[in-house]
Amino acid sequence: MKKIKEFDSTLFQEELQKRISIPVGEFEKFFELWEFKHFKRNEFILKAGEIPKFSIFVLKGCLRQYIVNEKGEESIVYFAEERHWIGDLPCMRSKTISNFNFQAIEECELLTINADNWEQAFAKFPWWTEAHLTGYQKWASMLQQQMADLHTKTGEIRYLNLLKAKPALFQRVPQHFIASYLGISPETLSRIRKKIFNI
Amino acid sequence: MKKIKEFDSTLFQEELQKRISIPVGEFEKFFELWEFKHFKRNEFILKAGEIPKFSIFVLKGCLRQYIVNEKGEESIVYFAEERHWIGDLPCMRSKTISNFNFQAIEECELLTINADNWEQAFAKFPWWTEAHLTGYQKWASMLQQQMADLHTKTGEIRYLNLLKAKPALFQRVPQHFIASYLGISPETLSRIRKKIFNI
DNA sequence: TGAATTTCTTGACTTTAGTCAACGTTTTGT
DNA sequence: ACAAAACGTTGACTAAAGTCAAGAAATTCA
Repeated sequence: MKKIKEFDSTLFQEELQKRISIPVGEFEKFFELWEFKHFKRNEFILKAGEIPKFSIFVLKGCLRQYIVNEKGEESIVYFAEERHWIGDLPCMRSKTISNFNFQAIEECELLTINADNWEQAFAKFPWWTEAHLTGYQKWASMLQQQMADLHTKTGEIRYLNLLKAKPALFQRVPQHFIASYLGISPETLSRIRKKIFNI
Repeated sequence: MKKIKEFDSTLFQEELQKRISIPVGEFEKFFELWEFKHFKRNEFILKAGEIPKFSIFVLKGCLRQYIVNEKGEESIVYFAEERHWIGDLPCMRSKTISNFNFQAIEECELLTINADNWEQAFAKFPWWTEAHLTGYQKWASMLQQQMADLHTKTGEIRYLNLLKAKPALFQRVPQHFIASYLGISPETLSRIRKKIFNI
């Protein structure tokens, strides 16, 4: 993990402006709260059992958030590609141990914000709070929808839906990660693909 | 659905104070943004396909949030008992059609806030925004955990976990609602219970 | 580049859960 | 209080998905 000072902050600013309009001159001050970090493929960014030190915006690369249960089985709950936000805010803010692992699937360039700076951003920039709140509201709704899909749709349907929704993901992450995210075994996903594409 | 003017706002204030401290005198102003509503058993509070007119705090009773898929299958994604918040904020705020149904399982006494008042509360009371944001952050994490449970745990384990986490719920909602919430068929839940309790 | 590692596929079998139908029990509203 | 409706249980069967094991294919990185 190495730090670099110079890089292009346009992507970051653009992504924020998509959600909210930032008063002139405020982005620079806001941006100072963030730190650039670089991770290698397979490197752990945050580990379960530790207090998350920062929260993340993905500039480049792809990472996975997953949980390991008592039996040692992994379950991926989120993929963060470019322009995505990821982290365990409740645990970072309350300084408690997270249950989630965050690992780089590819080489990653990240912007990170630590707990103190997060609280500062929250206190100083109302537009940030607003964007954040709106984002979380939408996300929670999406997660509920996803839960209902797990209840009522077969693995095959969920696979086809994900393929439609995030085709690029399938080009960059191993198939067994997709299986884990869909909540099916790698073998089952292999058979689903055979059934769909072979005949 | 009838309106009543007088009722005890203590429960509401208490629940807020649990999360955040409210500056003296502000609760009353905040409270004016809310409206009391009464619903009968089985009454629909908000329906899928409509724009949600308000968001809810439950004073008394219990309601369910569920989604119906293309095949007409229902899937319950949330139960709101006393002191719980429920609604489809993204759709209410953006005035778009919600996919969720909200129905009273019992006689319900609710506090509701409409879209305009919600935005006002958000603009005028920073403590409200803060409580809200923190609440959503935790909730999203919980939903992710729940998704992982759906991936890796059997129906039986999920049933036992829910029984432990929310024992009171089993005393007030029909068993097939519990099944729907757990993502299993009513028959399967019946068999799980037989297996656990009979032998 | 090529050995080591990881990933994917396939077969055989098991487990878990769903479906359909029938029937008994409980709850509800009038 | 009672008829109607909703709910829960059970059996027999089916479907979906998991597990284990072996081997083929692809990828990685030294």
